[in-house]
Amino acid sequence: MTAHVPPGHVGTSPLIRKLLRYTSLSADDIAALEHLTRDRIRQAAARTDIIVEGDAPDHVNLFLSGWACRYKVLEDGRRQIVGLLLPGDFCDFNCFYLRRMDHSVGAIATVTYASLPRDLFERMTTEHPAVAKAMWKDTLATVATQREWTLNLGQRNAYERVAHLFCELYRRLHVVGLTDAQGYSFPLTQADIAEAMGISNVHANRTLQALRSAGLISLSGKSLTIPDLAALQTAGLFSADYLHLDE
Amino acid sequence: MTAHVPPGHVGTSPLIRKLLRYTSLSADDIAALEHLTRDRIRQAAARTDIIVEGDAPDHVNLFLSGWACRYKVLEDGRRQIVGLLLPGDFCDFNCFYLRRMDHSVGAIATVTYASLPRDLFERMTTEHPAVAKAMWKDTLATVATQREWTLNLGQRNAYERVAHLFCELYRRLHVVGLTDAQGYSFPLTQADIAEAMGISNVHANRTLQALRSAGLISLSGKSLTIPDLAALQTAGLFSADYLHLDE
DNA sequence: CGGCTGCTTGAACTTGTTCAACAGCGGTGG
DNA sequence: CCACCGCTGTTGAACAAGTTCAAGCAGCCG
Repeated sequence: MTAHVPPGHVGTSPLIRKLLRYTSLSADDIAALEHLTRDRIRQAAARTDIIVEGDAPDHVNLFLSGWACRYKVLEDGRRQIVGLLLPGDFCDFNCFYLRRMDHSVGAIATVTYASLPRDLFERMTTEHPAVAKAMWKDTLATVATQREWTLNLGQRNAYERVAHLFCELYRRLHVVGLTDAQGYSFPLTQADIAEAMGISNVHANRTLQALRSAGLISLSGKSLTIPDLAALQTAGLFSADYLHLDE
Repeated sequence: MTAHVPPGHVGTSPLIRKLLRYTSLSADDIAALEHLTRDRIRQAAARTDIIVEGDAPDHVNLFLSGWACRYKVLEDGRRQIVGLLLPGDFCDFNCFYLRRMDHSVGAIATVTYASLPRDLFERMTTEHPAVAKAMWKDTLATVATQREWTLNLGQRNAYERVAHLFCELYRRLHVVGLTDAQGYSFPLTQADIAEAMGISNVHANRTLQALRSAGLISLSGKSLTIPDLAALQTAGLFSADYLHLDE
């Protein structure tokens, strides 16, 4: 019987930090995860694709640093970013249980990730059921986030949407220790925000200006500052429940 | 060793029909599923809630007949239908692995469903790994559908959105044998369509009129007719890949 | 220095919303 | 049997939100 690491423990990697919010893992589980990922690190340059729709990948990717996005493209070229991948996220089991990717994953900032072959990943999940359970919980939280994005695009206006996005990112980055008191590092361009929020570039620009002049954010260069998170949450009708971070 | 039922087999229940598209199940697996659901059938009247956001349910629900929807509500009352539940769908493991529901589920037409206690469900998944695998695949297909809805709301206009919805429903109903040559039974009101597509009632009405006068659908009473599915798919920029029905 | 990418602005335009009214229909109670 | 009610669908007209087009600016990197 190995000692269990309490949920509050600050793991070495963002992935472990996040999984510990869902289940307590034994030192053995954590060692296995660390060992598994250590030698399989890959890197993707900013603005390059990691997986493309239609691929049938035989690896599962765990994101360690940098930002990436899931996106889908319509035949006529319209693009939608359907989700953002932050350090500690992993490409869900799509790649694994379903045959073909129904969307693409692209790096936004330079990304490092661990790429695990199917068989190793499978062995890990059978040998370390606690890890498997934490990963399934994380997948379910991802579904919940996807539903919230559906709500965001369906009911909130542009101003509320962007405010909501910034709140969500704050919470998700906070879990993996990537926020500071003022805000966080923010590599998205305005065009990225537009594609994620289903609005035009021009309107994204004007929405950001509105948020700035309301004093809710300041965004310059690659750094986002949130002077009053509660106010931003109100503006975005944000409630963190759907992230299931308190399980 | 029990005989395996081939994927083409028409199961007795919509659930089994659908699961057989993901994995072949043994006669034993199917019997277990049927036995498990037989005595735990519940019914919900049209326009009543089955699960409410904030609940911590201790059952997993498998939908057997009728239509239901997942929906979320903003503080100021705006509602968004974030997904539709058809016969053969099941309330994903949200209820199971995550503590609290982050959305509600409501019946649209009268619904019958099997409600399985956690422990029985858990025993089934350990004793019948093929069933568990099929259910996980189905859950992943649900995530993919949720992403497609995000794309739908983010990039398609009202006309394309509604066309896309009708195509998706056709495919999903077809899998469980609930379509005929002309179309399918359609219990949604125009207000439901509006809430699912993120548009106003008035605009939903006008969009339906546009689809009708383009000859793409006829919708009267509770029955939807699609004279030319290919044309509707083109109008909705629909491709069925994301449903993962051919695995 | 030149060229690229990302950000900003104005103005015309399109899509979808809101408000308000009304029609049809089925059910219910007097 | 009729009157009435509530729900669903329909319509017109004013309005708001967001898009498109086009141009220009700032910063960065080779």
